[in-house]
Amino acid sequence: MSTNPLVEIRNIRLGKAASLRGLGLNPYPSRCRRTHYAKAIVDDFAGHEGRTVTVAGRLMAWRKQGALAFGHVQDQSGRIQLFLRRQLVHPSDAATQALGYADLPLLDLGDVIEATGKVIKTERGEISVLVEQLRMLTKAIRPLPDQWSGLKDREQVLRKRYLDVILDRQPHERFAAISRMLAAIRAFLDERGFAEFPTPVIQPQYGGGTAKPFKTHVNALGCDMYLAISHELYLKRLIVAGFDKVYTIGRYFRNEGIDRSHHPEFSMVETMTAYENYEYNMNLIEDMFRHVALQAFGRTQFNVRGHLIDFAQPWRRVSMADAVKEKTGVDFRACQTADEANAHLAALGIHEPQLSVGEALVKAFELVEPDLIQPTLVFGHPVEISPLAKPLADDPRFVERFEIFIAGMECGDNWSEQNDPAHLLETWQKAYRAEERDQGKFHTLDFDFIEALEYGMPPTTGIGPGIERMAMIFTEQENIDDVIFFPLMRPSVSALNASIFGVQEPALAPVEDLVLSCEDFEALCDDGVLKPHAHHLTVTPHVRLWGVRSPLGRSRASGHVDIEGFLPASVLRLAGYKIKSEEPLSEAEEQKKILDLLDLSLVQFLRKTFPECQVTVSPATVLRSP
RNA sequence: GGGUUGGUAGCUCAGGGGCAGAGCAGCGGCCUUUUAAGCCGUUGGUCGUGGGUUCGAUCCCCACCCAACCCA
Repeated sequence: MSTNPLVEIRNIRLGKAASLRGLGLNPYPSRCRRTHYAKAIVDDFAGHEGRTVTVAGRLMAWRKQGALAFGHVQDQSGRIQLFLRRQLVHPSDAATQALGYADLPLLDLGDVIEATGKVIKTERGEISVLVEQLRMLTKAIRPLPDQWSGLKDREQVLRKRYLDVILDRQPHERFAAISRMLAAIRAFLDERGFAEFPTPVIQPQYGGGTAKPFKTHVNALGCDMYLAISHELYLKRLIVAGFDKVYTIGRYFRNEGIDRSHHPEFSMVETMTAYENYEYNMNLIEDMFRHVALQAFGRTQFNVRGHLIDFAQPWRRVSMADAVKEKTGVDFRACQTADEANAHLAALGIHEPQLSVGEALVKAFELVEPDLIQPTLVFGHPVEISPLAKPLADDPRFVERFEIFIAGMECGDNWSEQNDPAHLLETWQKAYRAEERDQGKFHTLDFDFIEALEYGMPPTTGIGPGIERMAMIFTEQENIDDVIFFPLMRPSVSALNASIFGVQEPALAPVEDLVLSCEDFEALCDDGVLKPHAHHLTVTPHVRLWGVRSPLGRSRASGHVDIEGFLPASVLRLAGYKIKSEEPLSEAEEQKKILDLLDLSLVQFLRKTFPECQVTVSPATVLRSP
C-alpha cells in the first residue's frame, strides 16, 4: 500500500529513529548544550579561532565524501559549516549520546543537531566547526522541500509558512523585524509613561466602531458574545479609573472582506491619553513612526508601492473638507442639505446618494485617498461618522479627529473622545436608528459604558494605528499575507496526510456535512433559510438494494441523495428514500424507479425553487447489501 | 461579486487523445577539503475532485474545490 514516496521516506526516517534508540541514542532528547550562535562565530573568527564551541540547529546541507563530510547547521542567527573527519568524530556512545561517524547515515537533512568542536577555517577558507562530538536533538521524519528552488507554490507558502521561513532567509528576517517593531512600539510608549493593559477579546457588545462582528457563544454564561471589533471602550474605562496614559496592543476581528490590505483578524496599538486632545496625538503618532523606523529598521526612508516615504520629514496636516476641495473643487462645507451634497457627488461621478452632507463628504474623500502618498494627517471628520468624537469648537458639524494616510493606505484613526455622556447617548440613539436600516452595520448601545462616562471621564484622546499596515510599510510588502505569519485560510487536509494520519473523508473533514430529511430540506428552502452556494447543482443519488426480501416478498431499496454546490466545500445529503416494490425487480428497474422518483420530487423542486440554478443529475451509484 | 492564471512525484517544473517525464530530495554503492559536490545504479504517481465526449481522457468539454493575481 505504501507506494507513496513521502510515506516511504517517512517510514525510512522512523526506522532511523528506531535505529538510534537501538544504539542507546534518544532521537528526541530535552537537553542541548549550545554555547554559540552561528553568526557570533562567523562574524568574529579571530575571537573564536581554535576555541571549542557547541552549535545547534537544523541540518541544511550535507556533503559526505568518504572519510570527510561537510554540512551546514542553521540556527536563528544564520548558518555555519560543520567539517567532519572520520578519525576525529567520537564514536556512537549511549553515555554521551554522541553519534559516531559510522552511524552518520542515520542523519538526514532537516534534522536538528548539536555539534561540538574547534573553530577552524577550511582549505577553501570557510569558517567551520571541526566536529568532535555530534548529537541528534530532533529527528525530522518529513523531508524539507527542495532547497534550491524553495517553496514556490503561494498556497503552500501561506499554509506552511514555517517551511518558507526555514528555506528562505528573507521572510525569516521580515518576521523578526515585525517582532522588533512591536517591541519598539512598546518601548516608545513605555518611555512616554504609558501603561499597557490587556483588554477583553470576547465582549458582550461590539462597541467602538461599526463593523460586522464575529459571534461566539460562552457556554459557562449561557449567552452569545462577540469578538472585539475595537478595544477603545475598555481603555476609556481605564481612564475613568484614573490611569492617564494607557494602551493595549489588541486583537481585532471584523467579519468582512479579505483582500491584500484587509484581514479578518488584525492588530492595533490603541492608546488613550487623558488631559490632552487630538493635537497631542498628531505629534505622538509622528514621533512613534519615526522612532519605530529607526529603532526596528535603522532608517527613515522606505520604498512603499513604488513611492519613497521619508519619516524624517514633518507630516502634512489637512482638513478633510480642504483635501476634498483641493482635489475636486467642491467645498462640502458650503452644502446645506444632503440633496445638494448628493448633486455634487453625482457631478463627480459618484451615483450613491448619501443620507447627510457629512457622509457625502466622506464618500467624496475616497477619491482623495489614493493621492495621499507621503504621511498625511487628515482631520475634521463629519460628526455623522464619528459618534465617539468631540465636535470642533468653531464648527460642530465636524469633529476633533484625524486619520493617518501613508502610501494611499489608511494607517490609523484618532480623536478627542466624546466624554459628555448625555450627548453621547443621544448620538448613539440617533445613529442606532439611522444605521438599523443599513443591514449589519450598526453601533450597539453600550449602556454599561455610558454609565462609566456618567461618573466622569477627563478630556481624553486616543490613537489606533494598525500593526499590519505599519508592518507592510516598514517591510515594504504590498500584501497583508506577507506580514501575518498565519493568514486565515480555508482549512484543508491533503489526501496524503489524511492517509498518513488516518483522517476520514479528508476533503470534507474540516467542514461539517449536513444531513437532512427531504421534508426538512424543502421546508428550509421554502423559508429561505437554505440557499445554494453555487449556480450549478449536481444531484447524485445513491441506491442501496437489499437482498433480503420483506416477509411479503417485496424487494427493498433505500437511498440517499448528495447535492454538490449547495454548501461551500461540502456536500448536502438528503437521507431517507425508501422504495418498496410489489414485485421482485431487477437492478435496472430499481434504479429507474428511484431516478423517476427523484425527477418528480427533488429535481423539480430544486428547479422551481432556484430557477437561477442549473441542476444536473449524475448516474446513481448502486450498492448491494446481502 | 467579476475577470485572468494555475493545481502533474515530498519540492521545483516539463509534457500532452494511446506504456507518466526531468532535476532536487530518498535508497544502494565509490570517494580525505566540499560549497546546489561529483560519478554509477535505483525506488517513487488518485496528473485537484466529480461528471460528460471517446474504443481509449492526465490531456478535449462541463461543473465543483483550492489558491494566486487583477478589477469593483
